[in-house]
Amino acid sequence: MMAPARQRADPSDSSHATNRFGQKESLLAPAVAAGCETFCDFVFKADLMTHQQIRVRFAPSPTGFLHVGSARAALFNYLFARHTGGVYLLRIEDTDLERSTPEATRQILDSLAWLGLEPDEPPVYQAQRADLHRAFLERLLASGHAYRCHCPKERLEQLRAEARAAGTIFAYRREMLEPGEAERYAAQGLPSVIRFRSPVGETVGFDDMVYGRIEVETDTIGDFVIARGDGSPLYNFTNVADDIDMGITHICRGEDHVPNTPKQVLIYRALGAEPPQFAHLPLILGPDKQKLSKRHGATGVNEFRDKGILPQALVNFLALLGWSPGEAEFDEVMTVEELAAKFSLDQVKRSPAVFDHEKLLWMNGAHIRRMPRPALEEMVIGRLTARFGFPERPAACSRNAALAPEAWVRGIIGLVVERSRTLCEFEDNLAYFFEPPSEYDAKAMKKFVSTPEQAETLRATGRLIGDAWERVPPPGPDGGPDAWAAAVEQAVREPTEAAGRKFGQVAQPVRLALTGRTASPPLFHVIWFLGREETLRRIEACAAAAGTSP
RNA sequence: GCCCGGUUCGUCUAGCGGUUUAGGACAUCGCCCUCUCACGGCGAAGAUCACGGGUUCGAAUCCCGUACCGGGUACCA
Repeated sequence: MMAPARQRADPSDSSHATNRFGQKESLLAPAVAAGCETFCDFVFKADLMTHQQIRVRFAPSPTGFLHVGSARAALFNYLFARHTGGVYLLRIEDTDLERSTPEATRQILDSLAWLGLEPDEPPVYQAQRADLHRAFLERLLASGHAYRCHCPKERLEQLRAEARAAGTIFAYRREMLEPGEAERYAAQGLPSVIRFRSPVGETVGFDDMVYGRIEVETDTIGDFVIARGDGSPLYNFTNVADDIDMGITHICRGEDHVPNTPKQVLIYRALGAEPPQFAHLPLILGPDKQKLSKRHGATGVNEFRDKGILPQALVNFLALLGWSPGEAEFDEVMTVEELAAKFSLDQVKRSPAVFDHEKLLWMNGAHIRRMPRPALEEMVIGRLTARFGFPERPAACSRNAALAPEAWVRGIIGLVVERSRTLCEFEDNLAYFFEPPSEYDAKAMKKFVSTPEQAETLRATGRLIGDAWERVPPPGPDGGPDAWAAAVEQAVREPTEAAGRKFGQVAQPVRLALTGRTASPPLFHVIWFLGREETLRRIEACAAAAGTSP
């Protein structure tokens, strides 16, 4: 019985399988020799006893892209493994052929890689382990822990309705049928499912590392189905079979699995295996306190990537949803390594948490500011290239030609790092460096550039800037434009204040002319990167837009 | 309906029977910095710890009940 069970374990990926199972083989030999009774026994105990190493897994079903809730489950498993020096694995639960797609599997692998949550060993595909499942199923059948049930769906419906009417839970037991009824169905050759025979009148429970002791009456569980009519095994069963086979020691998953757990504990026992430790995670809710779903906006990890969220920020944010280091005061902005160092399952909250998009944005901004500058620049340059056609655009005549494109782009990026909370905001904040403003902020235009006098003031400021440009020496080859900007600013500030006017009164119109907006990085830095010609051109264009001519 | 959970500022949370006038973070508001916007700094406001009973000298912390919220109740995972 053991042999067939092991041969099936042949992940399509034979290169890894050889290595992995070769390793396992040597590990198990002593256990077999020691006379471990069952397959699960020796796998489980051998791994556990010889290694004492924690093995966890993330087990998504590929029915769509990776949801942030699932991503968090993966993350908690990952952090737990890293913290304890354990192993973190990935198992794709694709036994539901109806809903699983290869495309979804690709998406999930992709998102996990992006998040940096790749497993320590090659992923295990549940659909490829049919032999193992069959062998385990046979064992359960042989030992009387499971039986074939030919009861037709209509009959089940009737039973369900009766239970509902009586105000009790519907938990199927073969005794519910009339004497001889089951035999009759069998004799009729009706399709049969395999049901797990759960104990009658007992209490089954487990000590959850987050929720504490959870117990339930086996009579509220009943004899549940573990394999479909076509023989394909179901979640509660495959999950246990694979976790035993993979030597999983701790199961950390969403709270929505709590009701499944007692059933699974029963299966572990029937298979002669010690159940692993369980830890359930509180769910993530939307602002309306309902389970987070598409109608709350972005829920897929891929969507966050598209929105310019950094993986380390999403990881950091997710880690703090339902968990905290338990210190009264601490820096919430952390790297994965820092999170792993502090992580502990017993600091996980029991109540669900609302996903606060605003805080994610703040955290993303914090990570942007902490990123090594060159790496940040590469990411942003990639986006600027895609959106604006850098480095071909802007042409040399539309920017400060004294700077090489590379130096120029890094310069403007530096101007907006502390003003951008997402990668997308970099693009928006930098748009006017690539193309002149297509429109001006209407309110500001009315306030600063609507009368002939104002237009003339703007032109006069332009002349001051143009003159100063001739006189002020440009920054040295490796110096930033700070000194240059300060000097040109002085050239504009002095005459302005001498005339008894506020500097801001002349700065804002120029800002409007150059950027079309009322907010931007320091004005003279913007001017420097725009270049003399482009600056003066935009100032004139704006003055002209006020309806006056020079 | 039934089963299983949960409930501390708007949100994320600290708290594990006395050290609590319940601490921090995001968001909000104010001040400083300042050419604007950010960043940064400082400060304010914001929670009768869901409600009602107990236990105790003492409860946000322990027990019970109620309300509300969530999860589950499949030949899905």
